[in-house]
Order: sequence, then C-alpha cells, then structure tokens
Amino acid sequence: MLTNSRLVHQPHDHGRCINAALSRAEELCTASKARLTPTRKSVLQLLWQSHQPLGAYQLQDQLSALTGKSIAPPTIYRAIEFLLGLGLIHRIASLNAYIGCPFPGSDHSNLFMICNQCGSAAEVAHNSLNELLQKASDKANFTLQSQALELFGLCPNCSLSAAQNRALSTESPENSHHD
Amino acid sequence: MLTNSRLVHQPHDHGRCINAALSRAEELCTASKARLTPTRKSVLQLLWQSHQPLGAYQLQDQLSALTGKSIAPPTIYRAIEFLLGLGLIHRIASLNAYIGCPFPGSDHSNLFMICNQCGSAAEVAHNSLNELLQKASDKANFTLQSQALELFGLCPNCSLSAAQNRALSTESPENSHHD
DNA sequence: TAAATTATTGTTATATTATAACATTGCATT
DNA sequence: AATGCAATGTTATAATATAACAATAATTTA
Repeated sequence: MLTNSRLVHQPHDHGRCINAALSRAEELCTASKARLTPTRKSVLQLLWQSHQPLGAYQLQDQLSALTGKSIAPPTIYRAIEFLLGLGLIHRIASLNAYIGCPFPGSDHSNLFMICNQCGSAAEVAHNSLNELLQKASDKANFTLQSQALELFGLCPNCSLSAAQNRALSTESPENSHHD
Repeated sequence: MLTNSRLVHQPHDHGRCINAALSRAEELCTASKARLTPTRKSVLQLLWQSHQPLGAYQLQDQLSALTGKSIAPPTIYRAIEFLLGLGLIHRIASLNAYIGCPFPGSDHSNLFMICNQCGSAAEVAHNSLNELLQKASDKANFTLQSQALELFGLCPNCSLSAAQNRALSTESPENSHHD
C-alpha cells in the first residue's frame, strides 16, 4: 500500500514535496518526450502548493496573479489535460478539482480520502482494494478500464478536533461557561 | 453482495423494474412523511426508463416533452435533491448524471460499474469492499462519512461485442473482405 | 540557416451543469 | 375562510468546461 497520508496530515517540509514533484515531472516528461512548458510547470506547482485539490478557476486566478497577465480558461484546461495525460495530477470528480499525484509513474489506481472539514486529500494506492475491485468486475463480466474512488470524511487532524469539541461541549455545565 | 448487474445487462421486463421502483418510492415517502409530487414522480420515472444515468438537462428536456410545458432547471434540481435525500436515486459524479437506486432503504454504500460504450450503470453493494474501505480509513485515522465509487469499462454485452470484433478483425485477410 | 511543419498558446465565444433569490401557488392545518 | 408552510414557477446568474480559429514558438527538414 502506497500512500501520502502521513505527509498530508502532519507538519512537514512542504518545499521538499514541491521539489520532489517537480523533479519527477521533469523526469517523466523527458522520458516521454513531452515538454514541461512554463505554463504547465506553473500549474503543477500551484497544485502542489498544498495538499488540497484546486478547481480550474482557482488555478486560473492564481496563475493570473503569478504572471500578472490575464489567463483564459482554455490555457488552464490545456495544462490540466497535459498533466492528467502524464499521470502527474488527478481529477477528483466529486469536487471538480485537481490535485498533484504523489507517485506518478508507479502504475496504480487510486483512492482519495478527502476531508470535508479542511479540504485536504490524501491518496492511497491499495493493492488488495484493487484486487477486490478487479474480482468484483470479473464476477460481473465487467471489463474494468478505469476508476474514480473517492472517500469523504474527516482527516486525522479534523477528526481529533471534532472529538475534542464533542468532549468540551458535553462537560458539566458549570465548567463550560464563558465570560 | 447486492447488485442489479444481471438485470441491467440482460433482456428483462423493464416495466417491472419501473413499477417496483415506484412502489418502493411510495412506501419510502409514506414512511418518512414526504410527498411524492407529480414532478418528483415523473423525474423518478424518467430515471427508471433505462439503466443509463441521465443528466439534469436531459431530464429537463424529457420532462418538458412529457408535460408539454417548459420546465426550468430549478424544478429538476429540486426533484433531484428530494430523491437523493430519500436515497431513491444516486448521483454519479464522474458523469454529472443521476440514476435510480435499485435497492433504496437498504443501508448500503454503492459501487457503480459504468459502461464506456453503452452508458449503462449497474450498482453493486459489496460488503467486503465496504469493510476494506472502512479498514483502510481506520488505518489512516480517517473518519469515513461517505463515498463515491465509480468503475468505468465495458459491460458484459459490450465486452462480448468488443471481443467478437477483435476476433473478426484478426481473421485471415482472405476471409475479411467486403463487397 | 531558411522554410516548412508541428506543438503550444492566445482569444473569443459558447456550451454545460448548477444555484440564488424572490414571487406564486397549492396543500394542510386550524 | 384564514393562516402557515411546502412546493413550484420564474428570472437571472454562477461555476465548470470546451469549440473554433488565430497567432506564436519550437522543431524538423531541406
């Protein structure tokens, strides 16, 4: 099982995430003779600014701000298309949003765990899950070609906060007054 | 494991599917003191006309045709919202489309097997899959709340056609000429 | 290197999906 | 019948995505 869950939910040197993602992108592009043009690179960088998926129009705003020029939707969607094609990013259908892939190149199908609270999305490549889905497909005579697997809930951090809030609010009334 | 896969992919008396769906809807509405108004009922019926998910604007067109009146999007989206709320239909995020639920009321989380060729979508409620997802969530300290699981590929029928076409096209050339 | 080809980006317009806001109607109680 | 509330109608618009064609930049070929 391959996942970036810990990285997503714990403090870490995020600059290294970004750098790693960019070097992997360079490698993959070289290998497949594709060009990581400035626009494409910027979009990838923007998607790696956080572990939260971004929509196309958020990317548009941010890229416009970054370059000082106004960028039209097709530019963004073309970059997205390119990056999706190389497997450098994923689309999260339920959110109409896009996110950097932490392990591009590795042949994997992915499961996302998306936090309803903070918006973070961790990716999990889960072998036995994929086997199970393959089995279920076989059983139904369904020829599996691709998949979108999206789990929604609370990430570790937000789960913890939620639990703490519940604990506080059920304290005895005399302890929970405010000034 | 609960699925409507066979029904979706084999010839069957589809009128019975529709009637069954409508009676279940009536029951559920009675039970939850909700009103299955003409608009809501029509939308549900339209979604049950086939085993292929329909978009909101397809529903709009069809409902307009059906009633002879022009129907505005909010009407459709309200009906959709209502039916989703009762679990009578599902949204398929990857397609921006909606489909009738073959086993509403039964507490289940669902997996869709969607045919890239004919557009049919079969629903599978798969216990061990759900257990696995729950386990994976627990392991990641993720509080699972809901999920969107969508498989894309070829349904049994289209798989078969595809296989037959491949067989034909690889026949020896002298057998594959056309007039 | 210059011309030709191809890939990429720019630009404008528009398609598609979804919702906000407020007016109106109809049902459901008193 | 009067009231309140649920449902629908209506208009406008937000949010997401793509089509079509023009301009430019990179790459290849002559």
